[in-house]
Amino acid sequence: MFMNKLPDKTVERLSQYRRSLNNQLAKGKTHIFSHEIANLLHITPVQVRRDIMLIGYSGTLRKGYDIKEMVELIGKIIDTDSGLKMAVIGMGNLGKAFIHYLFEKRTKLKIVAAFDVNPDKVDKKYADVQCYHLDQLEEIINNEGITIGIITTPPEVASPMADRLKKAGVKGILNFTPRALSPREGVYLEEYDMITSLEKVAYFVKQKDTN
Amino acid sequence: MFMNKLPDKTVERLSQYRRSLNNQLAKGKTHIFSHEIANLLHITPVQVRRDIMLIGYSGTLRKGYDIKEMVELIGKIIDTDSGLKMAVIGMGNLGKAFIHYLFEKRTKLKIVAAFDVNPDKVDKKYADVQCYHLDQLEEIINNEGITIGIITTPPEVASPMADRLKKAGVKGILNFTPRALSPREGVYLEEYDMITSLEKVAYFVKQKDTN
DNA sequence: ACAATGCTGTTAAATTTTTAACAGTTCTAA
DNA sequence: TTAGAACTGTTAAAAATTTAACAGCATTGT
Repeated sequence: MFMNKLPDKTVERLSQYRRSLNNQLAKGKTHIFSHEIANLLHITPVQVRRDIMLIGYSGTLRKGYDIKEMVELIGKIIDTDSGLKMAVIGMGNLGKAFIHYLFEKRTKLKIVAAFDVNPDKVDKKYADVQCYHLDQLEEIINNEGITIGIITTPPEVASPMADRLKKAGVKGILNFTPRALSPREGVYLEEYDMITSLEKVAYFVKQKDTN
Repeated sequence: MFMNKLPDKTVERLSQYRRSLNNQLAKGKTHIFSHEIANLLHITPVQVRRDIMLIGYSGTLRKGYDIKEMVELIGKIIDTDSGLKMAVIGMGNLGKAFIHYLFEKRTKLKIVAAFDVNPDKVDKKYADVQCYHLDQLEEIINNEGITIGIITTPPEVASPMADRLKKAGVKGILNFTPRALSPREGVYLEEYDMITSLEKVAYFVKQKDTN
């Protein structure tokens, strides 16, 4: 793709645009205006138009944007042609939640394996995803060509897991553990901690109270 | 608190600082340098110092920051004195994961109720949190003085839940559903969609490939 | 046919957030 | 007791992101 690097924030929003657009498609809509998209995500129409400009798409004046075309274009930018394979490490509640979340939704980003050490979970299937014993991590990542690892283990083992993932050849890690990982050369690392979101809400709720 | 509004991003980081600092405390450390904190969260030392400045704290030169003092100060800013009560709506995997995540961790932010419609779940306890039938939502929110609602239901019902929460008097909503909610007057709304994080990773992994 | 309307695409301005620069203070060590 | 190193606190500059402003063009209505 000829695309020069998009701003981080735009990339984040593209993913949200697509999901909302798909929802609209499902409702039978074929075209959509920037202000409609904006309402769906509660951001401003300008921001929507600007993002769309940056990815090089154009709407039809007076008709808005062709939803299907736009979804496809976003796909070209966000997905790889071949699709990326992913593995979830740790099949606790969060790991399961994640797998169900994605189930039936994404065509391109595909979870192809889950790992755990609990014998009750190993060899079971969760929403079509096979759970393997952690010992097989390297083997399966190699065989399947998995490039993204999602860590949903207890925090204590997050760091060793990241090491193993890196060694096994993974190129991106998404860490859901509350313990921040140090970045590893050549591996894109994204972290998310639910508590951060929560405390943010709490702060603003408190703020509102005292003002 | 005399505090003027802190930047959004700083508030987010405060919560992360605290968690890391608590980890260090647990290891027996009493003081810490800005660059150490920075390493833990992989951000820059300058940013750490700046945030600390903004909350009006000072470290001792050459010794760094007193971890305990700092944790307490962050608490004063982030927590309310009385503590905030929260409820989780929807006890699927994600709801459960969330409750366990918080279990034993936070003193101030406390989940005091969970809601679901599934009779197998109603009246059970999850990590010390009582699960009620959804019908009792308004009643319990009022009785308990719950001010924050965390939505982990299927996406279709997220919006009606937000309405009910608002009507019941909740002041902040954290939505984990992939369907974005429209903002409601007087209620702080924070959204998080796991897929966004995932697609961001995917994008940058792909990017790295082609460069 | 022509003015008004409604929306897009884009450039420019404003705001927010991050990074840099550096002066100042405590400690160390010759 | 003085030079140097190690950090902090803060102001200033840079970069990233959001918002505003507006020109331009289909479509609608008169």
